[in-house]
Amino acid sequence: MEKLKLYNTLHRKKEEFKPIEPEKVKLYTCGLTVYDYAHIGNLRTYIFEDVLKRTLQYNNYDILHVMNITDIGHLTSDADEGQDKMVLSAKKEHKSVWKIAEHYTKAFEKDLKNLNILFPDYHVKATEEIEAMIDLIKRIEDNGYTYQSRGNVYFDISKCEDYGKLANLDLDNLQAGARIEVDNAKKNPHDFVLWFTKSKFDDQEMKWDSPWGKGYPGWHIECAAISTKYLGDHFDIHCGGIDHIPVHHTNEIAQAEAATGEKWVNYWLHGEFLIFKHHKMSKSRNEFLTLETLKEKDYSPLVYRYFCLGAHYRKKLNFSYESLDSARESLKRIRDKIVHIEDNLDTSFGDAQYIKKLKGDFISQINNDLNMPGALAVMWEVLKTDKIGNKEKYDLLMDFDKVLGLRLEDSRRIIKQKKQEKVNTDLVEKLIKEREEAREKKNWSKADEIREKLDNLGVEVRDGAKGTEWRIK
RNA sequence: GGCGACAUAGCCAAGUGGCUAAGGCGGGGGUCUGCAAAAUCCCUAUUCCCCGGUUCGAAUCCGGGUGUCGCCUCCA
Repeated sequence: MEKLKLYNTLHRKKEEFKPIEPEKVKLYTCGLTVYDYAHIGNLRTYIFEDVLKRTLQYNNYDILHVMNITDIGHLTSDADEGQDKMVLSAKKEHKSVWKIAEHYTKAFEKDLKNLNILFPDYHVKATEEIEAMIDLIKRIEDNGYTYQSRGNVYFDISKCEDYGKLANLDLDNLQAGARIEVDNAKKNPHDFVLWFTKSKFDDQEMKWDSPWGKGYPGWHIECAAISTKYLGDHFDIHCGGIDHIPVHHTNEIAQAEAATGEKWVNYWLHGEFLIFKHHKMSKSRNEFLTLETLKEKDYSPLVYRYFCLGAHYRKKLNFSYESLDSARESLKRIRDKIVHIEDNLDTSFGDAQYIKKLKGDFISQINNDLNMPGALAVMWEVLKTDKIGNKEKYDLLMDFDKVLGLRLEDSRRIIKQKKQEKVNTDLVEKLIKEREEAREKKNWSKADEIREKLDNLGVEVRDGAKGTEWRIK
């Protein structure tokens, strides 16, 4: 069997995956900051991580998966400048920050469910792990990597031997403050805050006691503390969006390795952006689409999932409604074919060699750094081939869907549900019956008239040997 | 200014040194059908942004252009 290879950002190349413990994978994925709805660009990353997790499962690994929820407000910079997104959102909506966090956490979890994303074993709120963060900061402090300045505790990157190794940062030539002013309380512009006691927001609701005074944690400490608490000082895979490489993940590594004195994570995987109108989709750009927006436009979450599977996770993906239409059409055909296969499961033939080849092709695609476009091509070959029977097709497709996560086993139910949502099925059935009667009498003009009527309802009529079937267009 | 990506058909998108450049959508044609739809079959890139180079051989490697994007504030 083709071995699983993953692109490790740490070494900028594909590497064979070898877990720390045999058969077990400890996986950490950065979660969402819950001050607003997740947009479909955010969700692309969670789909990629889900595919990773499913591929690991397909390779027979047991997975321990942890994801955080950033429900603490964070300033837009360590310099205590800019706006706290949580606070801002709370003010805008006239709610407490706690309520804001709760609302958007629920919405996010609903999105994950709709996208058929497997839930993490632990979905951890940052606000419930303050103690773990304080403990980690203490360890970092004990090892001499911190200093205090103007009330805040800073991480001193000059104490790190290899700060920036993940991102290949060239600190001498990085223009810190190219876009914002540098916090002059810092010794080095790239130092970052571990614990704040000062905030320009007097009404900051979220504050906790700490050895350094009442305040709140810096952003990067959260993931480092939560991941090491649940997965240990050394674990297998850490994922996130590509934007996290230079700052967030770089700082997480600095903190964790300063605390433990040993190598932290073996494999770093990063998902590329979703591009919308020539730019990455972003909240600040103020034109972002949510899963709900897509649903309103009649694109189901699984259509979006299929759309994302159409591109490799390390490549930018251009979003357009034209492409989404294409994904919707493809998924509709897949489901129709599966229903057809289910209805004719009695055919069973095909040589074992060919079946083995199909399965082998699929594995070599997913195990080649999660090449999902390639995996989909194999799925289409199964759907279309006449070299194997329906029984064999069905088994292969359901097996592949463990990784694809398109809920193919539910095809029939999804089609039925769509019918019930869109039209009055009793009325449609009645019209279909009338039309069949008209057709028997060869009253074509009446039959066509009814077909026209159904067409206007959004119903597509299919006359076949076994009678007339119908689908929502 | 520094760093990092990317450029493959009408659209989306695999492939990264060697059989006919995957697959999906769209389009064209045939079969089927009362006519349609669906299904099915066939066709739809002599060529991979441009110019050089390496090589028996390059979309794939190297150099130089051009263009687009991302990061260096928070961000998936």
